[in-house]
Amino acid sequence: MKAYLLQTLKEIALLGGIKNKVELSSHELGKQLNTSQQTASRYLLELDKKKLISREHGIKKQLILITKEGKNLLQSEYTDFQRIFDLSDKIFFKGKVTSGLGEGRYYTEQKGYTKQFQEKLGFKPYPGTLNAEIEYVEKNKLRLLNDHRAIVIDGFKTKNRSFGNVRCFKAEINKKKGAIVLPMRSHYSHILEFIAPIYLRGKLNLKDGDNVNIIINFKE
Amino acid sequence: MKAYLLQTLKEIALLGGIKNKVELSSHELGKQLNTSQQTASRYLLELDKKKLISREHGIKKQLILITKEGKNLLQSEYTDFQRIFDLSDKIFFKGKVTSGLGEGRYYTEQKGYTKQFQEKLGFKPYPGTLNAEIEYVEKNKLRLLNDHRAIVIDGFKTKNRSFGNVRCFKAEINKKKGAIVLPMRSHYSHILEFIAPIYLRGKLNLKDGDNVNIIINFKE
DNA sequence: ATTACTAGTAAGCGAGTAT
DNA sequence: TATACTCGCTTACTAGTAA
Repeated sequence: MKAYLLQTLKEIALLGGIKNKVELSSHELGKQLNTSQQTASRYLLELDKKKLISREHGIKKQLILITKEGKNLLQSEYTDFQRIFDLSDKIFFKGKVTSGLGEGRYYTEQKGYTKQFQEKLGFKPYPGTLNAEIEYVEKNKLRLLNDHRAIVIDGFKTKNRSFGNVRCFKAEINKKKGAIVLPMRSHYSHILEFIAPIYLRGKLNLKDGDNVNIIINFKE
Repeated sequence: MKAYLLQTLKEIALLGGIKNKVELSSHELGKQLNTSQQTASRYLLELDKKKLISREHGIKKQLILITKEGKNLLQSEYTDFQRIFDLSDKIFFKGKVTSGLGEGRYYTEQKGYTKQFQEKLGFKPYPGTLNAEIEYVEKNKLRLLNDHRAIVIDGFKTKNRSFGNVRCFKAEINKKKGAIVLPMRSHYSHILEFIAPIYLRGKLNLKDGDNVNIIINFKE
């Protein structure tokens, strides 16, 4: 969507164009947008063509109403701003299911971990992790995790080797509850490891390459 | 503000750029915005020049942080969307103080009205109305009043003449509480009449032509 | 890898104006 | 009064490429 069309649509919405027909000449709209009558007229034509507004031409001016699609577009823009300012107790990721090295299973079956998962997260993880590769740019969002208190799973030692501390954040993957697991000290990876009480690949019918939505939730 | 710069700024904010430095190449940004690396680079230059972001150039990529001004810009955009969707129990107007015909005083001193103002609005209006001329386009917002229940002041008759019903909405003018008064059946005018328990022109130091902010509040 | 310059092309703009 | 077309001008875009 062209940025200036969105801006125009927002301006109409501010005048009440979602609920009511707005009486607005192209000249007036131009004034609101700091542009000319001709440009405003063109914007209206474009919005109309894209079915984001509907118009009735009165004798003078025109009656403009924002369509369902137009409203949806504004709503999704609004959601973006909510994510920026209000929903900072949540972080959203898009990812693609990927197969790890199969190590997840080994770790999640260690009693030293599972006991703590049960205590601190409230569920016994299904063996193995579901790995999701997030887009490279979205790695930036991981830095936001530093502002929030993680659920810390303590490391432990067995006869053979030692296991390090692990940080968890409660999260959802395609609406199914679970948690993100991150090694304690290490740089952020572009692979997120997800644990859950259920077999996610089965329940969500996922295979490698499928898109998933992950929401990390700090409030719960 | 150019619409595409705002869009770019929002994208950076979604990656956490308000709180953290975001590691973002112009190529990646271009991908996010569905445009080329060159255009994204230019956007970043423009945002930098306008001091909406600050940048550090690493060896690769760059670290981008949204400045205070950048955040303010996004915040005011967010406010617009809140007004569209969430604060639909409020309507905002900009207006200019104007002198009416002096009739306001005559009406507000009628006992048939004042008694009801006291009962239904909770205050005895200072004699006279403060009139504000709203911009022509903002008249559209008045149509939103139809969706809300007005406080109705009943008309009455005296020996000499009869007075019609009046609709009121609780409102604020430059943060001072009062109410907007509208004749019951008539087309919307571009003049809003405001009553309050205090002498507004005095208390707010207003004279003709001064800008005022009026907020009609349906919830209170 | 990057960023960002140059230059040629495409899109956007608004004065003038027809309707 | 309106809307919206044409057309010359400006801004914005991206391929190529230097650093």
